[in-house]
Amino acid sequence: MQEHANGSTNRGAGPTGIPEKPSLDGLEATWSARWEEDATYAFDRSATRSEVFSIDTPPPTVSGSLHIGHVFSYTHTDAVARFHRMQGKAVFYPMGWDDNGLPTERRVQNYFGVRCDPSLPFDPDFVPPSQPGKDPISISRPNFVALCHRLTAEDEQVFEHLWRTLGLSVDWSHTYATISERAQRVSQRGFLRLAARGQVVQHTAPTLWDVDFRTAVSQAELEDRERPGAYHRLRFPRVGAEGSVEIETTRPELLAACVALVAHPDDERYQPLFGAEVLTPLFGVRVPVVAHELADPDKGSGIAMVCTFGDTTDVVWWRELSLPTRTIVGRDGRLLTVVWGAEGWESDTPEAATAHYAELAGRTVKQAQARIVELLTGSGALIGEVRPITHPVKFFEKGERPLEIVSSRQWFVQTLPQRDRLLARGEELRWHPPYMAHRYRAWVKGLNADWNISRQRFFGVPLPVWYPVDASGETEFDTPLMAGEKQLPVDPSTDVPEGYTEAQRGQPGGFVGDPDVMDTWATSSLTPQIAGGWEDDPDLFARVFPMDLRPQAHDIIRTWLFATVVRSELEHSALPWANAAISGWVLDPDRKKMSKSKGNVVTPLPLLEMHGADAVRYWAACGRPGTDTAVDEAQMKVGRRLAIKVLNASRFALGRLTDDAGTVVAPGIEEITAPIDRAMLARLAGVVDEATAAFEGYDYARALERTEAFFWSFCDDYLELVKTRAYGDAGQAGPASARAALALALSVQLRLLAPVIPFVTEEVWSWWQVGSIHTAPWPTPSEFGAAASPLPGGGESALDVAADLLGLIRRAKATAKRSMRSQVATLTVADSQERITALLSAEDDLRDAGGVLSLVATVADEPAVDVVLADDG
RNA sequence: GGGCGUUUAGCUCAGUUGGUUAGAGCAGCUGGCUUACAACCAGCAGGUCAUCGGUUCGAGUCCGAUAGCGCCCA
Repeated sequence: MQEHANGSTNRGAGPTGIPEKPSLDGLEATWSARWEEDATYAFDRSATRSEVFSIDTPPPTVSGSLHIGHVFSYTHTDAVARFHRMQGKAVFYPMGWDDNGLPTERRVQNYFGVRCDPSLPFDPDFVPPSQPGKDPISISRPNFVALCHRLTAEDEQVFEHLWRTLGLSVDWSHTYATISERAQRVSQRGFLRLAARGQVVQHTAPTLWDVDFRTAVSQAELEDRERPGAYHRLRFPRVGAEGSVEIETTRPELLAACVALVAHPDDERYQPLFGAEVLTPLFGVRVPVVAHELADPDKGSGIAMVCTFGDTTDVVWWRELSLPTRTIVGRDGRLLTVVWGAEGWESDTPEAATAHYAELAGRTVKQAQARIVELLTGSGALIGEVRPITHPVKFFEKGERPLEIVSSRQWFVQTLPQRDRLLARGEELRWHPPYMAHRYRAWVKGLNADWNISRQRFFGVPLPVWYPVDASGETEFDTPLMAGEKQLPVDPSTDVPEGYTEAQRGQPGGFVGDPDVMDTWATSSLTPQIAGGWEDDPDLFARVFPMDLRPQAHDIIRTWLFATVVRSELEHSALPWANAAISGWVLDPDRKKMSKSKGNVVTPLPLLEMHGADAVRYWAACGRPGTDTAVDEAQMKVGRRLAIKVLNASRFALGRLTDDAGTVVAPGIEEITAPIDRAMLARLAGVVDEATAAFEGYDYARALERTEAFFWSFCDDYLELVKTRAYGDAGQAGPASARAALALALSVQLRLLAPVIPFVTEEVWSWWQVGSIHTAPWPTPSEFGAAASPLPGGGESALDVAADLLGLIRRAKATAKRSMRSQVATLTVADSQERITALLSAEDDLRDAGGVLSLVATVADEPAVDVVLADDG
C-alpha cells in the first residue's frame, strides 16, 4: 500500500495558509505542473496485482478532430481512477495515442498534399510543401510514413496539453502509441502466436472491398446507407426449350458475372425450372437455375441472378451451392478485361459477348450500368421501365462509394469457431451500465464472417510474413515464411526472412514480403498487452493484467471491445478486464449528434479556458454512465459556482480554526459534543457511505450528486447556524465542538469532491494540509469515531429542527421584505417532545443565526410555528 | 423487420427494494451589498410523471399495449 499523505508527505512544503482573496484563476497551470513535478500520479510498480487498479485507457485517434466528447468520457474515467487511488490502490492509468491507420493517412494526404506510391524509391531529400498544392505529390512509402510520424507527433502534443489542462491523473511515463515499435512488436507477436495455433489463416475468399481506399474491410467496419437504386427486369431465354425466365436486379452491370439464377425451393412457379439452364442476355453464357431458401419469393419476380459478387447473399449462394467464379469487378472498381470463349468464360455467342463486353471493360461500375442498360434495351432483354427504389447499400464506414466484393488472398482470425466462448466471456464481464451487455451479445450472435485483418494500406503494422518464390518465379502463398519472435518488429519490405539475403528479394528461388498491413483493430485489440508490457516486461504485466477497467463509448462495442475480448481469449484464455464502463455520447447543445460535416463540433479548449477545468469536469461528471449528454455551458457555470463556493466556504470555515500565527489548528474529534454538530456529521457519514458505494459501482454522477447536495445544505444551514459559536472562546466546549466538527466536515467533503473537481480541492487542501489531497485516504465513516453517533436519547436531529426553523424565519423576513439581518422579536414553536428537545439543544445556534430575541418552545400534539419580527430600527 | 434505451416543471435532469405532500439546478419572479461568497445570498412560483390498460391496500417506480425521440443490428 502506498503511504498516505496525511501521515507522511510526498512533498516537502507545508500548508500555505489561507489567502485573503481566493481565486480559481491559474489553478490548472499551477497544479498540473506541481503534480508532474511531484509524480503524484506515478504508478507504484512494487504493488502486487491485488493492490493495483489498472485501466485500459482508450487511445484517442490523434489525427481525428479534438472535440468535447473526449473530455466527457475521459473525465468519467479519471474520476473513477482518482477514487481508487484515494482508496489506496496503485492506479495504473496510462495514456495511449492511436496514430495507426487510415485516419492518419488521410490527414497526412490532405495536410501535406501528398499521395503514397509504394513503387517509388525513398527520397532522403524530400521536403513537403508548406501549403498543399492543387494536385497531390506522389511520394514513396518510407517518405509517406515519415510524414505520418511527423504529423502524429504534433497532434499528440495538442492532446497531451488538453489532458493536462483537464487534469487527467495519468502516469505519463507509461504513454504508448499504436504505431510505436513496441505496439508493432506486440501486434506481430500476437499474430505469430495466432498463426502458430492455426487461429489466423490465409485464404482466398470473397472480400469486402473499398474501391477508393483499395483495401479490404471487415464486417465490423460496415455500415448500411440508404441509396437510390432501380430494379431492372431482364429476360433470360431458356436453353433447349421454349420460353424464358424474367429476373429483377438492381445491378445489371454484373450480368457478365452471372453464374446462376436462384429461386426458393418451395416456389411452385420455378420448381419446374430447377436443373434447367438459361442463357445470359448479351453474353450468351449458360447458367443453371438452382434452389436456395435465401431466395425471397416476394422480392421482384421471386427469382434472382447470382453474380460473383454483387452482395453478401451472392457469397452465401456461391459457397453453399458450389457455383463457379466469374470475376469482372477489379480492385479499382472498374470492370476487368475478359476473354470470351476462354476457360470459365464459355459462351454460345463469343463474338457477340466480346463486342458487348468491349463497351463495358474499363468503365466504373456506375458507368458500366448506364451503358449496359442501353445495350439491354437495344437487344430487347430489358423488359418495361426500370423501377426506382431506395435500398440499403453496404459502405465502408469511412468510405464514399458502395463496397464491392472481390476475391482476394487475406489473413483471417478465426472468430466464428469461438462464438460460444466469446458469448460466455460477455456474460462474465461486468458492464456499467448492465444493459450495454446486449450490444455485445447481439453482435457476437450475429457474426457471419471471420475477422479479416489484412489491409492493403501503408501506415500500419506490417504482417510479419514473407513467401517463397519458386524456381519458375511463382509466389508460394501456401508456405509462408513467418518471422521469428526475436526479430520483431519486422518490415518484410525491408527485412529479410531467415536463411535468405536481400539479393533474393523477388527472384526465382528467393522470397517476397507480404505487402499488407494489419487492420488497426488488430493492434488496438491488444492495448492491454501493449500498455501492460506483455512479454517485454513480464513483471509489469503480472501486476496489471487482466486489467480492472475498460472505459469506452458504446459505438465501438462491436469493434474495439469485441476485438480485445477475442485477442485476450485466444492468447490468455481470460477476459482482458473485469469491468467495462460504457459512456454515452456528447450531443451538441441542440441534442444533435456532433459531426464534422454538420459543422457542430464543439472544441474543448475554449470551454476549459472560459469556465475552468473543474467546471467542465463538473458538467461531464453530471452525465450519467452510458447516457448521451448535451453540451451545456449553463451546467459548466454551475460547476464553476460550486468551485468558487468550495473556496469561499473553506476560507470561512478555516478562518475559524486559525491561531494567532495563522496556522489552522483543529481540536480532536473527541471534542465534538454538541448535538447539532453530531447530527451534521452523522448525515455526512451517510453521504460517505453513499458516495463510496456509488463510486464502487462506477457511478461517479451519483457520488457527486449526493456530495454536492450535502455540501450546499452544509453551507446554507450548518455554517450559518454555527458561525457565531465557532468564533467563541477556544477553551470552551461549545466552540471547541464546532471547530472540530468544521475541520472534520471540511476535510471529508473536500476529499469526496476531489475526484470530480481536483484543482480547487487540491488548492484548498494545500492551505492547511500536507501532501496532495489526491493521495489522501478516501473518507470512511470510521474516521468520524463517536462524533457521528447520535447522543443518548437523541431521536430527532437537532440540525433538522434548527434548519427547518431557520427556513421559516427566512421566509418570514423575505415575505416582509426585511433584511436577513433583521431580528425576530419572538419565535414561538409548538411541537413534539422529541423535536422540542432537539431544538433546545441547538437553541443558542438558532438564536444567533436567526437573530431571535425570544424563543418560546412548548410541547404540543399539533406542530405550530409563529415568527414575530422585531420592529424596524 | 429484430433489439436496446428513453419520455418527470419553460430547459437540463435526479427519483435505489412500490410507501407521507414527486425533488434539484438553470431560466423566471420578489427581495437583500448578511463581516465567507453580488461571479453572491434568501424567498416565491412552476408538474395530469408521454398515452391507455393491468397487478396492488397503495404505482413516477412493477407488468402489457400504443405513440414520439435516439441508437444498434438485419
